[in-house]
Amino acid sequence: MKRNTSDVCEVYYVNEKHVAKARKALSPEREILAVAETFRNLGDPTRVKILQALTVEELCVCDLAKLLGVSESATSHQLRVLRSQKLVRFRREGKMAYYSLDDEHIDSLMREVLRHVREGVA
Amino acid sequence: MKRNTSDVCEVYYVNEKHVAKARKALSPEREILAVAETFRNLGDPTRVKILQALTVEELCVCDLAKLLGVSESATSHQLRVLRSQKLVRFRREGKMAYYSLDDEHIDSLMREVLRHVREGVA
DNA sequence: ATCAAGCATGAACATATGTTCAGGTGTATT
DNA sequence: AATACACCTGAACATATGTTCATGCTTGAT
Repeated sequence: MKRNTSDVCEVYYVNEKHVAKARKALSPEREILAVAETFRNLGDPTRVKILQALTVEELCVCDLAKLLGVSESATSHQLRVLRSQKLVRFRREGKMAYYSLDDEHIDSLMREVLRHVREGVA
Repeated sequence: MKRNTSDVCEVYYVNEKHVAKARKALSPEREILAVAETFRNLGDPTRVKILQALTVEELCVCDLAKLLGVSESATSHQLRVLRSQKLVRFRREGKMAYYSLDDEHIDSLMREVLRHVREGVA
């Protein structure tokens, strides 16, 4: 049957002090959005592979496409996503575009999440 | 007009040594998928807020819904996603369910990505 | 200038994602 | 036992996402 419109538990059960305390820990909305978007961009197997590969050395779109086993077009689209969040940068050399990781945080994130994932298996 | 079927650049331009070297850096496929899925689960503003809030202290669904300004149902669905990747865990106490971060990696990930995001602004 | 190679992009499509809605579970209180 | 509350879940819906296809763009060679 239909419930209360708000469907949120009554006020006397919400611990206002806890809520207030937790609210202070929240980053401003624009930071939250940026964080979420960054994680979202990291949340695709193809892009994870790209970043892992670039951990070793810079690579051109051509090499990446070959490595990933997908088309250059798909690779280029993914690189665009990664560029949009400044996860990778690139330099042009003649007709080629060489991509590399943008900063050292990316490497740290990948290592940390790998630890989490490996613990989960154990 | 229509191009080559494969649309992948010719072999003589792919640097096979670089590709081989980069390939070695890649985690096994199942780890790649787990990493991507973990990041994907972190890639939503509501879930980011939940995790930031739980950094401070454990909270019940009720408190979280109030904090986020969304319905309990939506909150519960999001918590389910976070549980599926072992990002949060919970304990029952009577009718309430108290959620907290599952391990310390989550905290590290949030801090690291915040550094990345803040650099981007500068 | 013309052509080809490497890369980038726009549109379209199938699939995935997050929310709402309606209802279902389990526990405490009466 | 009956009710109320806190939380959970399945289905449906609108929107977002990633790939493919076709085509532009830019550079280097002829």
